[in-house]
Amino acid sequence: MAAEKRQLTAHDWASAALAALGRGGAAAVAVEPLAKVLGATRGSFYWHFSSRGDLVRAALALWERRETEDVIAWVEAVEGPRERLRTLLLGALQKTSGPAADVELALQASVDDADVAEALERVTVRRLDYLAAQFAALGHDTDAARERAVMAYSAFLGHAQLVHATPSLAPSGSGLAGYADRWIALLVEDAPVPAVGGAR
Amino acid sequence: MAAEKRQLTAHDWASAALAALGRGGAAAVAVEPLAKVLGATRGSFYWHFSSRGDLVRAALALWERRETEDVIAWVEAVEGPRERLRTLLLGALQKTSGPAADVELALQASVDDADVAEALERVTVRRLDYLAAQFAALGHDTDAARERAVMAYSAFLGHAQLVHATPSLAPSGSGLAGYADRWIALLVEDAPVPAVGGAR
DNA sequence: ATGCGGCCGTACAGTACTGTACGGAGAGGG
DNA sequence: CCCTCTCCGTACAGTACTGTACGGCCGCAT
Repeated sequence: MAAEKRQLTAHDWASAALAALGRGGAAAVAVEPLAKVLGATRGSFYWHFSSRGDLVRAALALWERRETEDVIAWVEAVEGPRERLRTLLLGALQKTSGPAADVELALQASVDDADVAEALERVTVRRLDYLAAQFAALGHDTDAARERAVMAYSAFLGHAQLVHATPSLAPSGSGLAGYADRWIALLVEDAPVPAVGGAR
Repeated sequence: MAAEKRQLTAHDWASAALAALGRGGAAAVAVEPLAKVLGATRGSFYWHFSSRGDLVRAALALWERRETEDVIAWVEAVEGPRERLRTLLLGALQKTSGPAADVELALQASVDDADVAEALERVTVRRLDYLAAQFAALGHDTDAARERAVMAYSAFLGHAQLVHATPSLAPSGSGLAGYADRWIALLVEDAPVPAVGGAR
């Protein structure tokens, strides 16, 4: 990671900003520390960007792009809605330790920033839509499928929080696969109560 | 909210700090802005506390105390594990809009602070233990009960996140009660024969 | 009343940032 | 060979904090 004496591009700054975001949250996306990391000074930064806000937006765009690409590449390979859900949830739960989850949680925590809120909403909508489509393919009607999607996504978010904030209390390691399987079983099995909008 | 010309106590500062924490996260717990809110100067603050860290610890202690008192008062009134779980989850989901949830999420986001991490872990342990006891009373064995507890708590955390970060995508309003009921149904489903004598 | 101690305001130093102005190196074209 | 345009370092100003030093007010006990 030795900083080359090479010239820096806007992408270099944005990438470093995203990494910093994962490490220390949105507040850590500060120009001066990043300059130190990159072996440069703020003089370089203010050439490529007009302000700190610009950098944050660039990092966000980078994340959003990377995020969608990864998920597409991820799920494309799996067939059948149930297997897709299993792969998705297991993968998501496993990734709750990695740097991707750090960024994810940092963004959740920085949602008071308008740019972060927008990016987060776009991504969340896409994810929920995709999840809902899988549940619909399993035979749930539209409302029920959407509800299951929200439940599954809440489970993911909550698990990520738990792993991050109180890791000693969260399932991990070898038990994770079984844990994910039982989540899927809960969410896919038909509930004993009428679905949303059903007869009361 | 007009600041009285009255003298300030350490509790006044801690309380204001907790409120600020809910509004703007841990970074917002800053002495100078709080002094402005309280109609005083930092001279007062540094009489009652030795540093900003002291203030954070005091606010944390206040939260932890308030949190446990509230939950106890809350659940004491309900009988039967299934009804307790229902009350707990429904109440928790409903409170995800209020100021209590803001503090909760702010703490989750500030877990890199050692003091926050400790307080959060203590509270989470207590909550999970209590939840697990309810599931055990429904007939699950110890491991299964603990797993269900973690699942329920993840659902709560995830829902809180969703409501806070992307409120337009989270269940709310009149549909919430049914949503909570279906969560309970999912989590309690396939419970073994209910135990009669309560959990060991 | 007087003096003492709890409480607070003011003033100063120090830190960590964001922006801006400007100057200078260095590669590539004329 | 020199000139220009890109890229970056340096230096300065401004902001928002945390701590510290100290002086003064005000009520209460003597």
